[in-house]
Amino acid sequence: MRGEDRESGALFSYVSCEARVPGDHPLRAIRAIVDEALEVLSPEFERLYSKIGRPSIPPEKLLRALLVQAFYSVRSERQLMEQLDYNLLFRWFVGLSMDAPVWDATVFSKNRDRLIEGAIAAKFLAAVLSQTRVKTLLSDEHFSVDGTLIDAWASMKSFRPKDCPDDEGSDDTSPPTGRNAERDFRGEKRSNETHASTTDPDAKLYRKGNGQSSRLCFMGHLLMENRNALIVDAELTRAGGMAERQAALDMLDRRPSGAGARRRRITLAGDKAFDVRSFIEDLRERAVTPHIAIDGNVRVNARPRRTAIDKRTTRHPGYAVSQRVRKRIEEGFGWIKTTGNLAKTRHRGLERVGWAFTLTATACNLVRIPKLLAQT
DNA sequence: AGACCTTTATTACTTTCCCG
DNA sequence: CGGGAAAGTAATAAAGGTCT
Repeated sequence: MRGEDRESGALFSYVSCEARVPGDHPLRAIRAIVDEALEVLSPEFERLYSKIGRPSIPPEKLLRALLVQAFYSVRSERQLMEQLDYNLLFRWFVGLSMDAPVWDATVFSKNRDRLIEGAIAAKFLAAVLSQTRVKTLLSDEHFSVDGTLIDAWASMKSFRPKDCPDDEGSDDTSPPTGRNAERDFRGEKRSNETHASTTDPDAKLYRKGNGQSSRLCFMGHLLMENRNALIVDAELTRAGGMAERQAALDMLDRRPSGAGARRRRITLAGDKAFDVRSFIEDLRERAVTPHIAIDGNVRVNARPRRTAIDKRTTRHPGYAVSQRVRKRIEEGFGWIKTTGNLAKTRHRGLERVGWAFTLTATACNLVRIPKLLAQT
C-alpha cells in the first residue's frame, strides 16, 4: 500500500526544512519539474502497489532520492540513506520532514523489481519531456544517436565456461586457492559463445576497438534531440556489434508521434559506426534522413571503405550541422558516467542496469532543463 | 471483536566484488 | 589473503484489510 500522507503531522518541521533551502537554489526549479512529472505517474504507482497491507514508502520519495543520488554522485544506496539522514537539502528535495526517520537501504532493492515491472524510469523520462514548457526546448525533427560501454559489476574472474561454471576453465594445473584466487588466462580461449560471467550472465565481453582491452560490459544508447542536446530516449542492451544499430532503430520506432499529425521527415545523426548499408536502408524506410558520418577507413587492400552515404545527403548544409551537433551526445554520456556514477554499474542484470541507465539519463536532463528554460 | 490473510518493511545473514 | 562494502535472500515484524 502506498503510504501517502504520513507527513501531515509533521508539517511544521517540514516547513523549517523548507525554510533552510535558499529560494534560488537550483534544486528548487528541478523539483518543480520532478513533482509535475510524478503527478502524471501517480496512476501508474497506484497500479503497481497494493491497496492493502503495510503502507509502502511512497515511490515518489524513492524516485526523488535516486535522483539526488545521481545529482550528487552518491556512491551507493546505503550512503544515500546516510546523507538523507543528516542533509537538510536532501531531506527537502525528497520530501522528508526534519524528524522523519529515513528508511532502510534495502527498500531500494525491494522496490526495484516493482519499478522495473512498471517501466517507471522510461515513463518518468517521457513525463518530463512532455511538459509544455519542456517541449519548447525540444527539436522534433533533428536527432542524434550514439552508444557507449557501461562496465558490468562483474570481474573477469567470474567469466567461466558455461557448461561447468565451477571449473577454473582450462587452467587445471593450479587448483582454486580460497576465494578471489589468482587466475591465469594466458592461452585460455574465452568468448561469449562458450563463457559467461557467473556474477552477471547478461554482461558480455566486448572490445571497443582494436588494441583496446576486452571488458565485461553493457552498452548504453541515447537518442538526443539536436536543438538543446536533451536526451529524449535511452536504452541499454547487451554489448555486441549489432546492438548499437538495433537500439537506434528501436528508439526511433517508439518515438511518440504527435497526436493525429502524420509523421514528418526527420534527420538522424550518428558516428561512422552507423555507416552500414542495411542500416541506412532501414532509416530511409522510416522516412529518416541518414546524417551519418562517413566511414572512410582504409582497408588492407589500400582502398577506402565503401560508404553508404553519398553527396546527395552530404551536400545539404543540414548534414554539416548534424555532424557538428551530434558530438554533444558525449556530454550526456560523460555526465551519466562521471556524475551519475554509471561508468561501472553496481547493479546486476540487463533489466536493473537498464533501469538505472534510463533514470540517470533523466537526471542528466533535469540538471539542464531549468538552465535552458531560464535562458529563454 | 478477533482470527486470519495479504502486502511490504525490516532484520539478519549470505554472496560477491574490490583492493591493498 | 583478508577486510570492507554492497547487493541479494530468507525469515520475521508490522500494518492494514476481510470475514465470521
